[in-house]
Amino acid sequence: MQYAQIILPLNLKGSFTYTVPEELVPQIQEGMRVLVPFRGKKIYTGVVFELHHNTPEGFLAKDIISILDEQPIVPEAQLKFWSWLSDYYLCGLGEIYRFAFPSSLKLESETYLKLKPNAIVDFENLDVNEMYLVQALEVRQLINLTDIEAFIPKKDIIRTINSLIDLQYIEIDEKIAEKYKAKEVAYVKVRDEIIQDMNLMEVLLKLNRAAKQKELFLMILEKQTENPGQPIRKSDLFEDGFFASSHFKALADKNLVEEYYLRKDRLESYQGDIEGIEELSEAQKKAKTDIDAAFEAGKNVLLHGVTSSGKTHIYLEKIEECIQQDKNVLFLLPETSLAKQIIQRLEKKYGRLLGFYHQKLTDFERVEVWRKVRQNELRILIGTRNALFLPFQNLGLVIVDEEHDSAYRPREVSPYFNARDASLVFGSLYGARVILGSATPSVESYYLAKKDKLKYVLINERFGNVKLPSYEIINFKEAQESKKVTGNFSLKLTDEIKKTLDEHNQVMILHNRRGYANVVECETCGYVNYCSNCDVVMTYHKAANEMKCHYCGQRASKPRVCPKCHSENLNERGVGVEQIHEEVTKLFPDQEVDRMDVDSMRKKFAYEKLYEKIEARETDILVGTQMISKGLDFDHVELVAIPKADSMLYVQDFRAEERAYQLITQVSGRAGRVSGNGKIVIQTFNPEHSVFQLITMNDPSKIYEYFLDERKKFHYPPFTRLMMIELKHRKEDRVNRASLFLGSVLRKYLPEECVLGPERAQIAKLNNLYQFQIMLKLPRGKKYEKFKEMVAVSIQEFNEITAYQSVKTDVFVDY
DNA sequence: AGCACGCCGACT
DNA sequence: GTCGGCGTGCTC
Repeated sequence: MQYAQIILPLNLKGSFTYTVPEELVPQIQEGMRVLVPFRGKKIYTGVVFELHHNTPEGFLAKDIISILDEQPIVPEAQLKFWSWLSDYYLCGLGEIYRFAFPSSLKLESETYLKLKPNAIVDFENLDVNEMYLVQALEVRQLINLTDIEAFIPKKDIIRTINSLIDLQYIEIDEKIAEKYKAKEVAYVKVRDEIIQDMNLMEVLLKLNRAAKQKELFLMILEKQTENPGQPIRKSDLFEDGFFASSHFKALADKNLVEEYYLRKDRLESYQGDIEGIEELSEAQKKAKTDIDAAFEAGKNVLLHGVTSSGKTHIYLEKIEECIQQDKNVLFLLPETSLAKQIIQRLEKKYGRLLGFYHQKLTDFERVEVWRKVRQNELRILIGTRNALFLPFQNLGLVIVDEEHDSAYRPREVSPYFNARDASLVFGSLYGARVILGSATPSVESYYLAKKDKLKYVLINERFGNVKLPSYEIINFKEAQESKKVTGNFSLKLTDEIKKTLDEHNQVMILHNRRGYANVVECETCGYVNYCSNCDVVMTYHKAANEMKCHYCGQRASKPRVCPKCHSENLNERGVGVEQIHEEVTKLFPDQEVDRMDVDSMRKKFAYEKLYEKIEARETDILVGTQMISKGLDFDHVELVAIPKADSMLYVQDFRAEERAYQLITQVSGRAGRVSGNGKIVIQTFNPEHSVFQLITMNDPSKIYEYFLDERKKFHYPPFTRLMMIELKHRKEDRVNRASLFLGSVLRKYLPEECVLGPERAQIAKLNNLYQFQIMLKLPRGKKYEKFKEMVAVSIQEFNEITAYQSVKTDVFVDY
């Protein structure tokens, strides 16, 4: 007997065993999609994970209904990658499958059936259900599984379908495999017979009483005779608003013109010229030689290039080499918005060979990219973390740009994997080399490089002999004491800003906190406004004049009096970016001051509009959150100011200092990109703080040494491995008890010092779910695998307690 | 996950 | 009397 392990798109762990019917045995391969029944009535598209001959014990395997692919849609390397992800991140294969596939490639009961052409049905020998179904198909041709429920009892559906398939009366409509249709574009032409008969005069006479129609007709005719081979796009006719579609429709109704459709690829491809790459600088050449040597030795690379050092140049060279060798490239970015520049550069060179894949594509567009990748039509793929799951073949190079970015591991979407770490394994499974690139590498990657697991390549100078920006730290406490302060700005800082503006340059001000004020507090009774869904105070947004919860998005109006004691003595505390923006506007009333944060960029094209405004130098001062640290490369920004730099440090997170360093360094990269006179001003109450001191030295090795020392001292990654287990439930005592129990199970298997907690999460309630956390601090190296296994055992043991099954548990490996 | 089954409250 | 709430169990 031939059996298959099938992955289903459900959040269930492992795979399910099905029997392969004899007639499908020669056809079936691992990585193909199949239709299988599950739970009696439902049909799912599963993926064949493994084929074997071991008869399952304890249950009867069901039959696979049919195979959807002629060739495996998931390459072998991908299946291995899924399997690795599932083991390493302790998540189900089903979750990965769900995440990996565009939804129209994994249809469920939307599956369609049809009568087999030429089938001669012998109604005599059919049962009632079978007869109903055949009759329905005779009327409707295509029918979907949900529709069938209307006339066949649910439990009989699969049996009926199977029996009719066996009898060769019906089949699965293969169109479901490709639910998507290529987009078609409407074109117009004058009807052939009108042109042939040449009775134009007659036509024009007929149109004498409809001037617009006549004009439109003549326009189409003219275009058509001028360029006979050139199709006329329907949308072009109405472009200037002179004609309306009703005019066209009238002509069509009179059988004078007609429209027809041509298939058009959904993905707009670049049609313009293709250009070469500029030559590398000495430093870049050196870096490239190092990378080549590392690749030669089978090693992956951490490319640490300071901002504006031209990492992209090096990427471009490596990409070109790869293409020359007939290998394909995957270029990963943390988020879509950063893709613009790299796409523009690659597009000019590779045109149609370039693909783009990310979360925001529609399902059809995703399938289109899938198809093209599979057919090897796209040679270079730029994408976010989802792009790791495309059916690549022949991959030669993986680039992970901005590798330190936390968007590579979003906390809210399962499966919870880190795309940066995963891409190293991914590369090795595909036999491709990997470059991790960043101006501010993560401490973890730096450590790997130091341990020689990655080749460390540093470019510590900007491209084209541009000097690195200089730093100045302002002691805000001192400034306050000597009364040289207006609000959150010291006189010294306002002078710097003034100076930059006088020289007709631009200023950026970073304040990484949304809203206007962090808290609105009643001075009389101490009341603060909590979100009703979360255990979090609501932030006051002055621009929108409302209170917002930054965790669940709930909004409320700003209280005018204290809801508790009706005092009007409400005080705003905690400075947000809106307030900084307001201050700057008052300090520099004659300047154009703009704000960039998620709240102000919510409108469509708001980002694009502001981008263009800054580029055109209409904006003098840009105030923003961390948003301004990414992707804004302007030539005339000379000063970057961080008025309240301390706010970044005091976050309860062992990575807070690393984040602060990365953010400050990234944003400082915006200054003096061309002139080399960029200046960064950091205002702080703690000028002696190591992070600030080390940043100003412009010597990355120093600050990474500091970070590594700190991490070692307090037993944090990369010297240990953290795993976080989060438990959520609507009822607080239920999660509380569940997490205490899980904690005790973990302590049974793991040494006491490894298990921390359970504790209430920092945000004890989120979206009406109470959250508890258990932190596991595990040793690195060989022991780790054993310990992780124990964690898996503990979780399994925990899951056996039925009372706790409603408690949602998430495991974050390498937290 | 999702879906059915089963056991208790507020309703035409 | 029932409709429907969600706690529990199971899926090859």
